[in-house]
Amino acid sequence: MTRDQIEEVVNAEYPDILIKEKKEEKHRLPDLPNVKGGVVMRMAPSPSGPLHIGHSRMAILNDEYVKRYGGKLILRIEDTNPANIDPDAYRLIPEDLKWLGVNVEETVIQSSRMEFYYSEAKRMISEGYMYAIEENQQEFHDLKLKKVPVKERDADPSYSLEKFDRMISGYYSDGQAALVMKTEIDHPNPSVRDWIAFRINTHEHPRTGNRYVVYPTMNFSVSVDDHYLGLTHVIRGIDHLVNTEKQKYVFKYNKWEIPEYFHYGFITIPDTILKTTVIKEGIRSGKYSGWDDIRLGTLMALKKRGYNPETFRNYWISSGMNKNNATFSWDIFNSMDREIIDNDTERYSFVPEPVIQHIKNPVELKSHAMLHPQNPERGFREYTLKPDASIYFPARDMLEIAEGETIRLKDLCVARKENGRIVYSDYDPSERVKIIQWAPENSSEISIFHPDGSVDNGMLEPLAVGKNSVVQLERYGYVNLNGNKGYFLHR
RNA sequence: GCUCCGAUGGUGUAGUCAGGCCAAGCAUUCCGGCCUUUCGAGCCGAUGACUCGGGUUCAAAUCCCGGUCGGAGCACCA
Repeated sequence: MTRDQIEEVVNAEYPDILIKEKKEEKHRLPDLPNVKGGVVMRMAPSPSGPLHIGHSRMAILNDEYVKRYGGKLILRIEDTNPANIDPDAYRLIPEDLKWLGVNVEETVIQSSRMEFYYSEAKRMISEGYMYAIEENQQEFHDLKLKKVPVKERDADPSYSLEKFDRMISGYYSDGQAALVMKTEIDHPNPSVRDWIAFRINTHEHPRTGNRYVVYPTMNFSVSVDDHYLGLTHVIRGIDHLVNTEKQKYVFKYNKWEIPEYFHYGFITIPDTILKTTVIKEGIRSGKYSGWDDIRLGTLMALKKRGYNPETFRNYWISSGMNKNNATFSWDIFNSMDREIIDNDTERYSFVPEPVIQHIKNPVELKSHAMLHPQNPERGFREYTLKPDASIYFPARDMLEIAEGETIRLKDLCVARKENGRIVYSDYDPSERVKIIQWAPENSSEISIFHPDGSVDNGMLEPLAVGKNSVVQLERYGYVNLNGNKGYFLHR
């Protein structure tokens, strides 16, 4: 018997067993291993600017697990490179996280912990795990490539201790000295070999000014912080894969328990401006109005356009934590957003590129449109048009309607194109005809700004004027209204 | 070049660790239809995928070996 034949028999004789229950498709993150009680997790952005959509993945993933298992989520601002800090970021990052619904229980700023890093370093120097160098950078780098240790590697800890004190005192200028973490000089990956743990940076720090000139590199500060803050699980991008390997040396030397690490793949976010340097330059030159310019991919901009923060959560949960590189899908993201907002979004009429039309109605007309088609109880939008009224009609649709074609003015009446004009008709079409939105004569001008930089000017129906919320402009898309402006969300 | 990581329809993801219920699920996009006043929502339908080659096995998306392709790292950035 072939499969088809079998199926036929089963269908006829035992129809019940063929009914497969539909698999409940639920986006769920995989369970974490080694959870004892709760989890302690962190997100660690550098304060170079506010968060963008890419950062939201790290925030959501960590937050989700803390919500699942209990425990706490730490925000650690990694500002150990004074040259790459935007002072506003200290304020903006927590605001972004709050908007996302990410529950930060504790905030740690690394530049406040410099003395702690110094004392940890001194301890590890005296234990023989770190050493100070004075070589120039190129030479140190070249020797490592050749798997040749520098002479200071085996110097007595007291020598390195003294050098480190001298570094802290401000004796050296940028690049003249460093403190190195001893790993394996013949490690197959050259970057893992004896990595730099502290370097000189005389750039003024927005928070601590010129108080410090010796800063830990992230691999050092992250290691000791992850331990002392009690991290149990760490989730971050695959760009940190090698860093994780480097950081494990610190854990091993100190006999600290190593957290569970997870790395998620790279996401390419198409058609989106995310680079802090590009944005900053654009703001400076006046090209962008600010961090929340809707042409940008910052969370502030996405908020301004009217996205629901839950959408970010749903999207990143469905993306999971795997290591493959992927392309961000605005289609899927927007679809998820629609799913959330559609039910609460009122419908209104907007006419882009409006052309005024005398529709020559012989009798008074009353429009009767619902605020929401699935929820009639929310009420109606009604307008009364006197005989021989004028309305606004979209120029673009005008072009697509053939001479003599019958259409319907949405929730108003039937009309027909005659001599290139839209006029009232009392014909009742039984077939489907085009349904076009319109706006009454007393509508208001509005400009709708799109993320691609384009602007649609048109007329907004009177009942929508003054709304400050996301609405659906019928046949146009979801728009966040704001005074006589609107920000386009998505279709 | 070296080190590491990855590969399921156009896109995203489930399944891979513990091979059989996978003749591969879900979402999205595109296309067609219905709902006879949205291009939104909803409903129905259609197209579309296990990177390639070997091997193990009664049985491979799943395990092993090799190739190909893609990515990341190779910083005194994070």
